[in-house]
Amino acid sequence: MAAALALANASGDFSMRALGQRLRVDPMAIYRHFRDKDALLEAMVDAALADFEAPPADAGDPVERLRQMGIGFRRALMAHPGVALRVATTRPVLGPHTLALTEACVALLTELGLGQGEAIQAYSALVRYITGVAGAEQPVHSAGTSETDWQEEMRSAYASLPAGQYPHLSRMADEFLHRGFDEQFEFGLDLLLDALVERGRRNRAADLTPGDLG
Amino acid sequence: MAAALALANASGDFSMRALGQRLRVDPMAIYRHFRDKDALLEAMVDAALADFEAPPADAGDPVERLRQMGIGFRRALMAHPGVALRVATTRPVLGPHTLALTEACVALLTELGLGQGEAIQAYSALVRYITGVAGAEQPVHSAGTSETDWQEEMRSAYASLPAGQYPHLSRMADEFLHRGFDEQFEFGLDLLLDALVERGRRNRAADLTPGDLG
DNA sequence: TGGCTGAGTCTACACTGTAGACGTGAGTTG
DNA sequence: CAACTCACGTCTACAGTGTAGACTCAGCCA
Repeated sequence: MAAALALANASGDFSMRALGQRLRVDPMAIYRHFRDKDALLEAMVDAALADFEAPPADAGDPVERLRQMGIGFRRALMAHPGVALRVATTRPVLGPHTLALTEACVALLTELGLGQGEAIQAYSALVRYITGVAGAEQPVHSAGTSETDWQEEMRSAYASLPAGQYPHLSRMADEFLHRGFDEQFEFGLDLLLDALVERGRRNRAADLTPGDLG
Repeated sequence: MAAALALANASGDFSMRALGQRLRVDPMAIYRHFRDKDALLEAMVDAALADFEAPPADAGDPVERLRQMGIGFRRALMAHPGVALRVATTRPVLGPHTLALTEACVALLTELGLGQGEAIQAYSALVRYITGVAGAEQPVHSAGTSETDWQEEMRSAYASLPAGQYPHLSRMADEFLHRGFDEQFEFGLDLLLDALVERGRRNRAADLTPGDLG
């Protein structure tokens, strides 16, 4: 069932009637299995996250593994745009796959030297960033426009600004020509990871020299 | 006009018919002034960003000013949930206020020592993070549930997990008790800013000792 | 046999954004 | 003054959404 849902979703937008047609079934039949459309979507999101779930087993340092998880998480979201995203952005999903992924991520963060509280806040920050990025990309993809088309569109939009008024933004146009979504995304992801590594490093240093500071 | 729109929006959800009723006018009349609902929303977002536009004039270091801009941006988005957010998340807004804000932000980032390309990518990362956060908070607020209610709800949800299977997540429950949305948000914002400061610092150091490394 | 249950169906409702035709009053021009 | 223009507002209608409520029908167990 969930498999058919994921398929139905992969192509375009998603409505109960459309799904019903896909399954050769009356739309209302779905309500026997899911209370809401929301409940259905939530189940779909968790199913979508089942795809990678286990990042690289135990090769690579924690930072690299976190990077891979972030990249995989974004990819999973974008593989089912307009479904995964709407839900993942909207509220915490409590399905088994999502929880396992979260647990693994928080564990890696504590490996960096972060405390319980920090690790959880860091996890939240990473998720917010990733969903923010995915939310920005989603309409581009689901509108059918290719990435390069969109880049060109943005380039000309920014290039046509009054250059005197917006000196930086006018030069921004160039950036759209040679930065892809992936590169953009990983730039921000690395920013966050860099800061987390630094914070963990400082925590460890403070632990080794346990002089009270205040 | 835009003022009436912002008012209509501040209370709950937003539809053409509702706005028409608010303005004692036929819904279709609005289409004389705005091509689309999208066009209307875009204008509203830009109007919403007119509120603070100028962060602290020129007091404080660039980092602190960036922090203030980030906080103000989030506040502006959350002041009009479900309108500002949907649009700001969805595509770049090219209204005058938005552009001015972006320009100022990129300028501050170059002050940190970032190059053109870096500053723009950094700006993008900040916006993605902020919209990600706002997107997560919006449904909580617009569902009428208070922040503390939501915290309690999340706390009990995470507390009822099998503790053996998710050791970190079970302890996560406690976090929801004493971390507010604001604190959460600023934690991630500071992460990003820390990393950007560090990157700028390194750039400057490299400029002062211009020995080729590769 | 009779009744219960769980899945699938049908119809209907309230809601959305918006296309297209129509009315209407003020401003400009002959 | 008459006529024309044109922005503004109205009305109706359409295709789409999620979903409540009643109905049908197969299978199972007493």
